[in-house]
Amino acid sequence: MIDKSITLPRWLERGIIDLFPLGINEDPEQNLAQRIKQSENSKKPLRVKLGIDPTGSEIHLGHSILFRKLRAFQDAGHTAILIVGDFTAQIGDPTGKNKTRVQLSKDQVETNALTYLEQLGYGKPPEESLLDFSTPGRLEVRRNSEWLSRLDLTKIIDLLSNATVGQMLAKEDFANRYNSGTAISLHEFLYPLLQGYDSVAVQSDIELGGTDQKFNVAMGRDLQRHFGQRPQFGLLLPILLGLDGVQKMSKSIGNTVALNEDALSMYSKLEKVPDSLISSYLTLLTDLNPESLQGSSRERQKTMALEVTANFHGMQVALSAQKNAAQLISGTHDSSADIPEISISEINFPTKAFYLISALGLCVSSSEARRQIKGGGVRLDGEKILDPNYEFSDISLLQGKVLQLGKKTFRRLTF
RNA sequence: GGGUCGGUGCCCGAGUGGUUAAUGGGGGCGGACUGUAAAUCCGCUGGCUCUGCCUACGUUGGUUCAAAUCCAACCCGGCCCA
Repeated sequence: MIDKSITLPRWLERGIIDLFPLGINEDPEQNLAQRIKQSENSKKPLRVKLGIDPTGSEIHLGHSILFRKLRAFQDAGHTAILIVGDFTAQIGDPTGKNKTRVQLSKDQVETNALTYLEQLGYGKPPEESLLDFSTPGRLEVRRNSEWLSRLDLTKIIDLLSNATVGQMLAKEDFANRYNSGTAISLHEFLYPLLQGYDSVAVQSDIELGGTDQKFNVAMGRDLQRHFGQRPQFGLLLPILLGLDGVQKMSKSIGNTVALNEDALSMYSKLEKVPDSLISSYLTLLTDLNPESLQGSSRERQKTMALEVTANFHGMQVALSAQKNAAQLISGTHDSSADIPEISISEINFPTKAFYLISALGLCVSSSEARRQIKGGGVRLDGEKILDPNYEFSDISLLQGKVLQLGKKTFRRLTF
């Protein structure tokens, strides 16, 4: 945690885990609070950089904590510089990886970039979106291919001369891989330098990142100084743990909540998160004060789930998701409950139970469906189905009923 | 480029000619319990409308009645040397 003697505004301080430089005197080059004051006095907004590499197609809550902070800067009148790492995505950030990343194609990267912007709220009014896309002067979206694709070898060598092999190998991810004898390709050393060069290209005053970005953000400072610029501040936020409460939230681990998920599944996932996560989720994903929140763990958990869901769907929808989730769990759902519907019109009758489940996409394979049934994880209107080969002779036997898989997947079968 | 060791299912890791979807652990999923948490216990964990049939041990070919296991070439990685 950062020193409380540095008096940052509350909106800025919340959730921050590291800030550098952490000047103790009044020098605005070293002291962020002073720098912000200076910016306000001169009416010159700060340029706050956040980079995302469009390597996937969905944004989840783990990413959102950085965007929430970036938005806070926007709301305070500063300029968010969103860097779409369309060039760096093709190299792959080695951070946190224990192996070389797969390099992505240009087309794939561009498609991903567009879906990212959409999920961040492009085209929506500020009050319904994660970032403010519409207030003039609050956002610049830049693609780093703009400058990185034009670097020539002379410039690249100049960049490379700013870092040493020792520094690179001291970086945790590289150190781990090096020590465990896993391959490190040379081009991966370029990544931190390119991310740093982004800061030079956009002349950023502050860079946001997760704690794992410290090396890369610091590299930005070095390069800015090298190119005669005022070095940026580094503002680091924690890495959000995923739903399992152990590993960081990540699509490839499968412990995420995506921003574009429907309210019911978002709420349901969040309300069953391990207790150990509740406080950090409250701090990082809501505006509530975790300490002042009364009630049992279970109640805090529900409040957290409700608040986070409301951030993306509005309070009305979130409340109804909460109600529906409660009904589903207790098995008292009535016909009015808002259960996601799924059509069985494509199924040919008669049909066996296992086939129904896999054909509807509730299990990844028919073998998986058989296993789930044998394991007692499948119910139809609350009745366990135990025979994978149980045969439904006609669609009328299923229509309108609720098919349940495990504790959290419910589907109302419709024609 | 040379020497050497290695590449097994989501991950780690046994297996070195023949009861084989391949020991064990982790993870994951399901069940019981519970607060849809944690802890604990139990089951499952390649695919297929499945009493059977496919596909799998880096790739491709070969030897054999039979190969993850033997041979050859190739690809990829570690270490040492240049």
